[in-house]
Amino acid sequence: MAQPPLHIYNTLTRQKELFEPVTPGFAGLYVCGPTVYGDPHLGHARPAVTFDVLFRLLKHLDYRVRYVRNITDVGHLENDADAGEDKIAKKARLEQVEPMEVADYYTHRYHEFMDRMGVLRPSIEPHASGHIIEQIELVKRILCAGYAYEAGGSVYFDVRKYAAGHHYGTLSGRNLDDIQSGSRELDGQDEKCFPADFALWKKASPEHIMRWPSPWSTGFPGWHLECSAMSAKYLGERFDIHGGGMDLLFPHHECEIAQNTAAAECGSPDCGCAPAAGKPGARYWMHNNMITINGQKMGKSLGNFITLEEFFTGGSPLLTQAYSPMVIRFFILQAHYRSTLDFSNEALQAAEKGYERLMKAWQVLGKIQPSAMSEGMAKPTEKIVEECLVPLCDDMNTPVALAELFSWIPIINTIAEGKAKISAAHLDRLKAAFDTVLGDILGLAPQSAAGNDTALIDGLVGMAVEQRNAAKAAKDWAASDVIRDRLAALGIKLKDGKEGTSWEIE
RNA sequence: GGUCGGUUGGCCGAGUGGCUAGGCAGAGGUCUGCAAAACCUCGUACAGCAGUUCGAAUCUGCUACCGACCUCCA
Repeated sequence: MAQPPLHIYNTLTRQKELFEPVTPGFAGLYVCGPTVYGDPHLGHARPAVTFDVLFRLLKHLDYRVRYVRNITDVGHLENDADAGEDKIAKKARLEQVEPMEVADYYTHRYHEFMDRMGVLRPSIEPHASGHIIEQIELVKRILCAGYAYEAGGSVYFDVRKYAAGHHYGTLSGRNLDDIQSGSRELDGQDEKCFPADFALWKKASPEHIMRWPSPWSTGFPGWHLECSAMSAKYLGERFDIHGGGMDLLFPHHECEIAQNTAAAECGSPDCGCAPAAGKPGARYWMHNNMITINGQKMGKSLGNFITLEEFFTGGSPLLTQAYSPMVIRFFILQAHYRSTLDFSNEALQAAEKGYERLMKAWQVLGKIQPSAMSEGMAKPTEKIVEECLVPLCDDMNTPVALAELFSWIPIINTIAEGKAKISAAHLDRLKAAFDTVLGDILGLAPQSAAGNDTALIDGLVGMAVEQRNAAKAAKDWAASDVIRDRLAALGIKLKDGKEGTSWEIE
């Protein structure tokens, strides 16, 4: 089957564009990962799930994908002032542990929760602290190209110099005047020539525990530098897609573009680096929107975030119940990634019901037996994958793909009840579509409810059902209802159908 | 203040210049001892005002409200 062409919305051009990779057949994807100084929350889940679907979709479209998602374990400051403390170092100081202990602990936590939500591990997951040499080299090149200056052991990017020949603000749609008028006057910026200049290298203060030697001082790299350095190292100076949250658009991604462009102009034989050919950096920039709570962004700084652990255990005053990891994933996928998604218990509960109905139909589908006689289908199964793939290839419209799958549920259930028939060919296509779209691309899976004691449970419940059927045959409704109620109390729901009684674990 | 985006039925949430999104909740029905599940049917919503058009919720303008970024944030 011919795959529909992939179009994605490019923040750089503010329009949907046909995806054309730098190297045909290959796709390079870089996504800003977490700063590992706190437990992952719902906000972290959105880009992880969004770009996980992109990763899966690209693979389904037969690209060889290299997906790089970094771990920020150094350089991310509390604020832009010189007094700003490194997030990791601060946490380490407060908890009196090694910075690397903090980083490792929260990296593991991040992995644990993302795994549970069906987020595939990226191809490469580089740490900022493991690429200090690359970052120092990048600073050298930017200095060499004349777009940075040293002050007091720190190195700053010269925004005005850069803006004279380039559009600083090309991604965020700003110009230097906007940035200038909006930028705050912060204390301790004496070293900077211009308020909008940003740090490439910071000299470490005596109490700063994370530090590396450099030509300028013993210090640490600026936050924006890591993504430039690591994306270039693993994907090349020119690569396909750069993703991240919308809140990183400015300044983080804008600075990345400036750094890449500036470094590419360094052609001085003195430093030995060759000028880059063509425009550096990502060709397509993709940004997921924020998750909101009561209409406001859910974020660390606002203190209104709910951690994923709280979601999975129900342990938050904002939650009326626990939600399984797959329900969270489904909740995210039910909205388009560029829309804000508003959190509420009502919305989560609706998502949970919908998710369960979809999963149940998927499981029922696996048990359906084909009929020898071929009857006409209410909908053509020949097109089902295409019907899902077309919206997915149109800037990853996951809600429409899900709607398409939902439209098959009544058909599946009708067949399962024996009220309609399906030929082997139709059934195979239907199963394949659910497996491919729902499983492989959207990454949803039934939440394993029962453990390994299914045979035992089957036997016990079967026995109870037999007893109840005997009571029913004797029209002893009181007895039959007692059995049903007792089972219900254990979380086992009985359903009387035409072909006898079936049951399921809630 | 600057830049950008949003306002869709009870809730969440897609989308398009004219043709049913979907989910959840709700109503009626089929089935059933009852119930649940399942299936069938039902809501004609697109902030307000004006304009373009044969026709706009979809395009344009204005107004109102909300939000994001401009400082760390996914």
